[in-house]
Amino acid sequence: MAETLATNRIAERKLRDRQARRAQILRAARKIAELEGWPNVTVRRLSDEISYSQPVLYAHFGSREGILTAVAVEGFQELGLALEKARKRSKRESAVESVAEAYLEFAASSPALYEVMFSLGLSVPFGAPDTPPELRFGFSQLLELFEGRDAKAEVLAELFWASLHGIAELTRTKRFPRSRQKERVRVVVELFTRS
Amino acid sequence: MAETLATNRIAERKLRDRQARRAQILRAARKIAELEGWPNVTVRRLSDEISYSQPVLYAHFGSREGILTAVAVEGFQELGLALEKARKRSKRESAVESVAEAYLEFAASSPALYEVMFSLGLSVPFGAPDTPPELRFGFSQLLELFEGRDAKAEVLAELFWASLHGIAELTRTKRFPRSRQKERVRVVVELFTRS
DNA sequence: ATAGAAAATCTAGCAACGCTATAATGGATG
DNA sequence: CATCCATTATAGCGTTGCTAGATTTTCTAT
Repeated sequence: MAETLATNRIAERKLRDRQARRAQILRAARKIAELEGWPNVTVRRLSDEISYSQPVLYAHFGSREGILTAVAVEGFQELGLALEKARKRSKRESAVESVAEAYLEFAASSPALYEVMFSLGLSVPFGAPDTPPELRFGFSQLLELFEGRDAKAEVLAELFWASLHGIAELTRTKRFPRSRQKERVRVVVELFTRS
Repeated sequence: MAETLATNRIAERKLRDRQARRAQILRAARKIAELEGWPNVTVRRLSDEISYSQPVLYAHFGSREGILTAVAVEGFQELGLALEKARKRSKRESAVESVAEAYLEFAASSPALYEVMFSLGLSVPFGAPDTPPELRFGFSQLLELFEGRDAKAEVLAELFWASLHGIAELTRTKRFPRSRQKERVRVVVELFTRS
């Protein structure tokens, strides 16, 4: 029983292995989704990809939906960071434009990731008390853009988000031609800076 | 061979039967989707619902996706009509508001229908030359709101659509609380009328 | 009216899916 | 080294979208 030292080492190594494999699974899922679409991200396919049997995946995530949800959370994290970077790098008056560009760039460069965050059926509500902090973080970046500048900053941030999401989604699903994208950004920025 | 008369009657009846059954299938699909979600709209379930075997559905629509696409087209038709009605019933200066309300009302009252139109993976592009007229019709209603009032009416209409779609989608997927919806409409209308 | 052609419909089954009970295997502990 | 316990694999269940082939029904033509 005096070997709590070695025992800890072993436990740590096991934990690292677990996390490494978890990351491996998520990486494989994202790669397949981005290249071949989410329907091709099957549990069997993933278990092939990581050279483990299917039950291992269920030990990690409980269900296929659990895997997609984990990827979505990663996505929200990354989106939040991208928006934060864009906002902090720019001057006060051009912040809205920078953030808009960063948002649409994110959605355009990782369409499958964006899809799993918003378009697939999984339930990742925001208002609930158990909302992961990664999700709040992204929206807080939008909120800060209007904080103080207007009485109804929250509604403005929501609408700004809705506009960007609408553009991203209608572009991703081929409803908007990609050609006029720059002009769309210009006008939406105009709308949200003149208020 | 002189009976082209009776032959025509028979052909007509068969056509009517076909269309009636087609409508029956779509009605069943929409009902199940609205009550239990699209994953529960299986081909077997539908074949049960209309008391025909599965291959009959494939004779009509070719695939499950074909059924969903047909429902989506119905949805675009109905959305277009709703927007047209809203626009024509209102005065010039309140048209934007009426259309915005009609759009969000449509999305909120038939969430599954709205979902299949926009959120599910099916490919119903707009720009393509084979785009069904039902799809163009809906957007033309939005376009007319800004026609003539601004040089870049098309971009404005696209952004108005994107904003409404973003609100509808973020509300449907529980990202927005339904409580502030009225205020959102007020502000979005403000944004798009002051330009 | 009835036999034969054609159209419509059903039965039965395949491959692939998400998921899980159970068996086999491996590493840590005394 | 023996024994446990955690980890991993095998194998299978029920359901899915879809389809080939058998079967029945409907129309046509004598």
